[in-house]
Amino acid sequence: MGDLKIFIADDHQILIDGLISFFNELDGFEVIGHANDGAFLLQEIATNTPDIILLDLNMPKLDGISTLKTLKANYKNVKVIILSNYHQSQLIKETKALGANGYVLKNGSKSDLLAAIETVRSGKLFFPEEDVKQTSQFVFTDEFMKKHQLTKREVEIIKLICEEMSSKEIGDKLFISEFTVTTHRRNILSKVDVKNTAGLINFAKQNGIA
Amino acid sequence: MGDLKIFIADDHQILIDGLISFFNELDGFEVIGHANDGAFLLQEIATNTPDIILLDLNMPKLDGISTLKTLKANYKNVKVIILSNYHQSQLIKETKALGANGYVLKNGSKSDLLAAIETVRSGKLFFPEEDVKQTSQFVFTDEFMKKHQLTKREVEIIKLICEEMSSKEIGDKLFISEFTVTTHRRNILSKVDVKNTAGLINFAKQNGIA
DNA sequence: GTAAAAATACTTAATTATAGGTATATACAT
DNA sequence: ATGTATATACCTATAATTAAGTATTTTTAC
Repeated sequence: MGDLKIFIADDHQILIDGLISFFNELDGFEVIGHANDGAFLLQEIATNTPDIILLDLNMPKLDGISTLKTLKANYKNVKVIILSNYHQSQLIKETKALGANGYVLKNGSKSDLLAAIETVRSGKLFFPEEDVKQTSQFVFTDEFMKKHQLTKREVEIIKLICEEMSSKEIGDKLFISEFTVTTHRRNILSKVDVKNTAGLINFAKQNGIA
Repeated sequence: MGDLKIFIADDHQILIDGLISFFNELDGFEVIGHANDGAFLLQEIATNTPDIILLDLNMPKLDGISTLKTLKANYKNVKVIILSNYHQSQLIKETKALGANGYVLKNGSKSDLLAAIETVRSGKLFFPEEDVKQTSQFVFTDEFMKKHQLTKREVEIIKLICEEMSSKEIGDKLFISEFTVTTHRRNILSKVDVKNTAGLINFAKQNGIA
């Protein structure tokens, strides 16, 4: 039984080169090719089919999603692991629905990547948890609230701000005065130490609130 | 004479791991550390100073530009090579003006990177030619811009909004009137179909603009 | 039961963002 | 060269956010 044949598609050549070096250090893997866009990927694997494709979502010419569709339509036995920049539940759902076998964050570690490859090779799926639901979400929010001194109400309001709601709309939804919401917003900006709504949303995204 | 000491700062851990593997294959290089954000980078090199820093521009907490300023203010002998996603003449000019020693594209090859390192090590500067064609400037956003009908200027302004800047601040930075920025914002909200800044930032995050 | 924390609500004022209209110069492409 | 897209810039208004101060009620914790 030969090495596991890997194909890498990413628009960053340096990342590709790095991954090739990385796999060269290991036994059992062979990088049989690479591409900087989806179109070239499809062209290349027509003559030499890999076992696993590491597929970036942001590529020129033919983006990752479109490429994934074509791959899954024409290559039933090829496993595809998405290489993504973001932990975006919508993207995770979408790629999973389209038949991707795994989803790895670029800001994860190489051991994450290897874990994903081993999991996928064995026929299972490797995806990040979608929501980190109920209990664990609360635990997480709990620690994070302590760290930033935020209250439950404040976190609740942050979430609604992230949903494009104005202070008035939030007040209506929570059955409180818009003035109260304004007060909360002021306290939130101060605690989180950002200048405006834009900064607040960045903060929320970074901390997985929204 | 020992190995050339390299420090890598990039928010994509997988890219870092790849580069480490890459340098391990070669003689004469030692990766003495790495960081996923500018703040951690500064903290790390305080005790163990590298010869060359490979610095990504898109990092959380402390972005590349800010980090570069601090580096050049406090570490006169450390060479800095920018790792950038884009061949953007404005960024090239800006980083050069701030004292960066080199500028390498992530979608370049590893030989580009090595050439940059050798050039910079010898005390010279390594920057791409400035006369970039407009077409290749925003490779990654190309598809996406078409999809959402956004112009280059609009994408630029979206990024700055994501950095907590007000219309007035953006105008000052881009040397245009704040009224012009306001006009762009209006067109952006309309094209992207969101109600306010919060929605815009969600959109930007989803599409990897910021 | 009491003290502390959180949530509530209002005021005044200043700043910023959004909505809509309009107009001109420049760059781009056929 | 000529139309189209883009970037520029201003106006009037309204809506929303932010800043700062204050005060009451409710909840929580000890």
